[in-house]
Order: sequence, then C-alpha cells, then structure tokens
Amino acid sequence: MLRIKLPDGKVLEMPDGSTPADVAARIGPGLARAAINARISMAGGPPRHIDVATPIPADCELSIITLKGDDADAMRILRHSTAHVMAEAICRLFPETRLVYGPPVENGYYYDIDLPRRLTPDDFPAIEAEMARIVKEDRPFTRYELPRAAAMKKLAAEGNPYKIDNAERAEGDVLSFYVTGPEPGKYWEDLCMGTHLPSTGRIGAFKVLNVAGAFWHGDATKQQLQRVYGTAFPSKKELDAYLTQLEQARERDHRRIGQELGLFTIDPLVGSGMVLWKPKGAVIRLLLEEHLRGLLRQAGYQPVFSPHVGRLELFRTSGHFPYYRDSQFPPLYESDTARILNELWIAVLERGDAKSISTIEEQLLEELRAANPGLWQTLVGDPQAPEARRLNPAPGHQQHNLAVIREHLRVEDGFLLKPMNCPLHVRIYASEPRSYRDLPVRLAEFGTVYRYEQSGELSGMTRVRGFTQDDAHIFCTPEQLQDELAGCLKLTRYVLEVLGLYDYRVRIGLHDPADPKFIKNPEGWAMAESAVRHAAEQSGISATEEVGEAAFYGPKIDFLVKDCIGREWQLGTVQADYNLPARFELEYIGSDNRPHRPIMVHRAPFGSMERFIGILIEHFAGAFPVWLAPVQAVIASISDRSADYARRVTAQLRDAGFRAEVDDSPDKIGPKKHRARSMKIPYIVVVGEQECSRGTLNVNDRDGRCIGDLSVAAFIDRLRVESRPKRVTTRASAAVE
RNA sequence: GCUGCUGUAGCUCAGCCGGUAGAGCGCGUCCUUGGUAAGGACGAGGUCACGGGUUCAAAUCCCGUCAGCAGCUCCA
Repeated sequence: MLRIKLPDGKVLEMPDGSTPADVAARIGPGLARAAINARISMAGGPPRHIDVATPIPADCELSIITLKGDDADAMRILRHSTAHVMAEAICRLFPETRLVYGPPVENGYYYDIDLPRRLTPDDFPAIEAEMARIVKEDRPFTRYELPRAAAMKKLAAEGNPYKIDNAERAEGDVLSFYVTGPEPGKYWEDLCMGTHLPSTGRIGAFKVLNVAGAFWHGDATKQQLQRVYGTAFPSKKELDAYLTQLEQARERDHRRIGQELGLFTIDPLVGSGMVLWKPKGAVIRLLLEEHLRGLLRQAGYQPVFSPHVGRLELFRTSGHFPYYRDSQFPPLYESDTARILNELWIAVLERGDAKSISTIEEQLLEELRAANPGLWQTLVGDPQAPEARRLNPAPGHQQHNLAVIREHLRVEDGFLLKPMNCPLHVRIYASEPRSYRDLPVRLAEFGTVYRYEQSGELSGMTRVRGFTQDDAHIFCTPEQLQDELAGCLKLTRYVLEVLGLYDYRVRIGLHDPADPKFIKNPEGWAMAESAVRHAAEQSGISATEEVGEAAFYGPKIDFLVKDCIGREWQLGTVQADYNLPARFELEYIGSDNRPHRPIMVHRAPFGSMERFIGILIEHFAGAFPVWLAPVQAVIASISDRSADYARRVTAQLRDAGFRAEVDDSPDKIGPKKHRARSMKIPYIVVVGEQECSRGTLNVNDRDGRCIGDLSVAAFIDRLRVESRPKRVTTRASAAVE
C-alpha cells in the first residue's frame, strides 16, 4: 500500500504501482481529465515531477498539476512537450535534421537543430501544419528507460553526436527517452529527462515564432546551430492574448517612441551606437541629472570633471589597457613608433614568461627597424647598448622587457578614449595628500565613456558605444566601507523607485578565480566580496550571487530591469575595489601618522543616462510624469479669436518656469487635442472665448479626462506641485514576463 | 563578431513572378473661425541604403559593403 498525502492534508491509501492518474481518478473525474503531471516529494525530500502514467515509487506528498490556473510548472511541461512536437514536425519535413537540445524557456520554448538548410519564417506554416497533425492525432507521450550502457549503444547507433553529448552530460545510471506515441520503435522519440503531458492532444494552442542562430554549448568558437523558437498555451484565447501583449509591448519600444516623440536619434553618419539627444530628450536627461546632483550634494559628494581621453600609460596602470581593449576604441597613437612599441608591449605581455620571442614580436621589431632605426638599434640591434635599455628575447625576462618598452614609451605614447572614469578620478584623488580626516572623499561626475561594443550588440539607447555614467568614486577607510556601500545602495534604490521602477532584481557579481580576466589578488577579492555581500544583506536586498559577473577590479551589486520585450539590462551598480588603489599606490595618512591604502567604491545609480532613459521611455510608454515631461502643457486655442489669450497664457506659464507650448494653428480643437495626446503631453489646456472672458483654463489630461475649469493661478499651483519629483506608486511597467 | 531577416517620400508601409514608383500620416498653400480622440481642396516631396554584376531593360534577380531588427556570443 502507498500512502499519498494530498495538499489538503488528506491521506489516500493506494495499491502499490498506482500512478498519479489513478490518484486523480480517485479524487474525481474532473481532476482525472485535467491532470497532466504530478509533483511529488518523498520523506521531506525536494519536490520533483512525474508523468501521470508513471507508477508512484513510494509513500509521498503529491499534488496533481493541471493546466488550469497559472501554474508555472504546468506551462513549462506544456511547452516542453510542444518542443518535442515541433522537433518531430521539423524532422518529418527535413529528415536530415539533427536535433540538439530543446528546453522550455520563459515565454515558450526553443529547439536547437543542426540543419544545413536555413529555415526561414516561410517554413513556419508547413511546420505548424505538421505540428497540428501530430496534436490532432493525440498520441501519448510514453517514457521508457534504459541502463546507461544500453542507452549509449542505442545513441551511438543513431549517430547523432549532439544527443550522445547530452547523454554524457546527463547524470545517473539510467537514461530516459520519450516516445511521441504508444510504443517505442514505431514513433518519433527523443532522449529526454521529461516530464511531459499525457498526450499531444493536450496542447491547446501553439505557434512557431522565429528562428535565430545559437552556438553549441553557448560557445562562439563552436558550431553554429539554428534555434527555432515557439510558444504554447492551454487555449487559443491565451495564445492570442499573449501575441497581442507582445505586439503592445513592441509599441512601447524606446526606439519607436524616441522617434515619434522626438527624444533622440541615431545617425549612421555620426556612427552606430552614438546617441544624438534631441531637445526634448535632453530636457528629460537634464531634469534627471539635476535631481541627482541635488541628492549628491546632500550626501557629501563633490563634483569633478575629467577629459574624454587619457594617456595609454594611465590605462596601462589601471589595467584597462590592454586587457579590455576588445571593448575599447583603437588607441590614438602619437607616432608610428608609439604604435609599434605599444603593440610590442601587448605582444610581450601575451607571450608570458615561459616562451622565447614570438613571431609577432619579431615582425613588430622589423617594423620598428624601418620606422625608427635608432630605437631599433638600442632595443635589439646594438650589443653594446646598455642592458637596461635592451630587450632580452629569451624566456624569463618578461618583466624586464615590459619595463624597457614602458621606459621608451615615456618619450612618445598615445591616448585612449576613456572606457571608464575611474582612472581619472583616481588621479584627482592622488593629486593632493589625503588625511584620514578627509575621508571619505566622494568624487562625482556625469562622465561620458566610450566602448567599442560588437556591432551585433548595439541596440537603441540601451547598448551604445558612447554613454554617460552618473559616476562617482568614493575613497574611504576600511571602517567606512560598509556605510559607504549602504549609502550607495540606498541611493540606487531611490532613483529606481522614485520613477516607479520597482520591477528590478539585484545581482551580486563575484569573480571567477580561474578566469584570467580578473586581477589576481585573492585577499583583496575575499575582503571586497564579503563586504558587498554584507552590505546587500544589511540593506535588506534579496540578491542572487553569480560567479564571473564581477568587474575586473572588484565585485559588484548590480540592479537589473527588463525592457519592453523582456530583455534584462543592468542599470545601477555599486562596486567595492581593493585593486585600483593598489595599482595606483593610493594613500592616506592615518591617525597613526603612517600611510594607509584607501578602498574604492565605484557606483552609478542610473548606470548610464542613455540606457536608463531608454528603459524609462519604455516604462512610461513615453508618457512621462509632469516633472519629467519635455512639454508639460499645450495651450490650444479654439479659434483665432482665442489665439491671443492662448499665447498670453503660454507666456505666463513659461514665466512661471514651466514647459508650455501654444497650439494656435488653424486646426479645430479635435485635431489639436489628438496631436497633443499622441505626443503624450500631460496637460492639454483648451481656451476659447468663454475661457478668455472668464480668465480660466479648460484643463484636460492626456488620458482624455477633463480636469475642469481652473484659473491660471490654480493651474500654476497644480503644475508646481507636480513638477517636484514624487515617488511613483503605481506599477506602470508592462514588460512582458 | 556569428546566423537569419530587413533597408522604397520626414514617419509608417505597399509595390518586388524584371518594363524607370504608390498610400496614409506629416509638410506647404487655400477654403472653413470651428468647443474637446484626425473638416475639405490643391500641391511639393523619392539616384527605391551604397557599390558592382546579370539583362534590351533592375526598386524587383545575383554578389559585396554599410546600416537596422531578432537571437546567440560578448560587455557590464
């Protein structure tokens, strides 16, 4: 006998070998029809899913999963099963298809396939028709298991290297397969851990959405596969609702709204990833910047300014050059000699200390011989030259060679468009002696940085090549670190929440000791990582920890939000850094009258103005609150007879400091109102002869509500109140989940 | 960077089984002086992204470049 405990606490006694289907049937015929899977947990163990036809292995707690309600697991099972159906359809249409991997994902599923023929959206109808046939046949999903050795033999015989790879990665002594049909061998099947719907007929509605490239194992050096995306829902109605929602989400795309509302433009003649802020977009940005500047003043930050370029030597010291040159604009070299020496420096660095001189270095030296024979003589040509000025091609001299080249670079070097502001702020800190009494020193700048992002990454304002960070660097003592981190976290949460961006998640990015892209300094990392962890905990933030997501110099606490189509972007960030202070040998004099090393906090609450405002445009769908709206009110005249009054009122509002525009065009009030509403202007003020004679304004909002007839003074009061940043309490965001 | 798709008027898009271009919105002029989600008429505006090729003939077919979109990979 099996003892099955149900969610309501009732315990059923079932014969051994009973299945979830039997349990559901015992409870009621409706549940029996609705059951698609069961969640079981044995002896307090973790819950897992089993198919309705799988015998329940032991006494357990069990709950039946159905497609009714919005059970996330049920949707994953539905979509996973639909992925199988799609894979079968594709295999039937294109028998040379080799399947790779097909999991459910957030709003649907995908299946990675290896198929020489390129699928296009034109192929989707045929695939969907084939899928519909399989669904209509209502074939059961049948699980069977093989011992690992037998399963591997079977897969080897089938000759799909991807499935063999999947099987090798799977855990356990037994591998499972799912047949889309009542018995193995006669129907399509797939190596799969499950679980699945009882049968294909349970798939209510599905759609193949798009196809894109994806790398095997997510590795860009590996084979590229085709990833076919689709989704499924219990009913056609839900699918249609989802598709409508997707379409509506696209309507709030910041690239579209930015164009329509004249906020910004990106001009190929200026360059990809270069944002041109148009006057209306610039208003929003300036208002946000001014708001933050006020907060920073209160919080004891000091404004600074720094240039957009700095010497390569600066970035060599910080470590940005050359390790981060992948995402940097090419350096500006002062001379060909400087270019060759810099490339040589990189080549020496990359060779390491164990090998002797590389071909690249030899080629560069040849170039140098042509460009600067005298220097070439000194470096390699002249055996009489002083040892300290000469390169040593043998292994074991890396440090010497790097120092020699760097010495020569003191004469002529180059500049780098800054990818980050920190090295420049560090030099401001270092420009005068610091006492522990001065700390923390908080240097703030809206600093514009340039990163040469891969072309395929650029995206409107959210991923660009030139952007302005609301950056600051705090130099503090170890005792001050926690308070500083806490203050930064508070500020970051404030800027998100004041705009109603509550739908964010927080990630603690830790370094991966095995990855060479992080500066090696185990004690520094240990201290920094425990500091950010502690700060996040103390602030009551629930965060996920992710290894490998740190900056190269320190761990980060990142705030991520989703855009209108559900992509996640990092906005605010707070970082602890023990590395740059060491690389730049920063100091302060402690109370013991001895030098100490400060700790740095890097932080940017908005992150980047471009990305933040891009997200904000989508968040508000262009309908900015009054305090941020580029135009706060349009004064629309009914006819020429009231145009003068409209102009006078507009001037009054502007004198009072508000962003008002007049619409005295010859249109009727209908089109005027329509235009103002489509521009998302918060207030549409209608003035005719009636208002003119009474000295009032007929105030309407952009949602079509009439606020009423107000005196000019009353309207000004209203605008004054609403022009102060006020925490948005409604969750306006409608990112697609 | 990779794979696929796309690039036609200021904007959104149609035309694309080859025969030198169209709509709506916007813009200009005029009529209408109109009371709350698009009044009417007329007009201007395009080297069909760019460069090659095939062809009697290319917006249309082919190749390349650039740019955009989606995904992947990066970045953070």
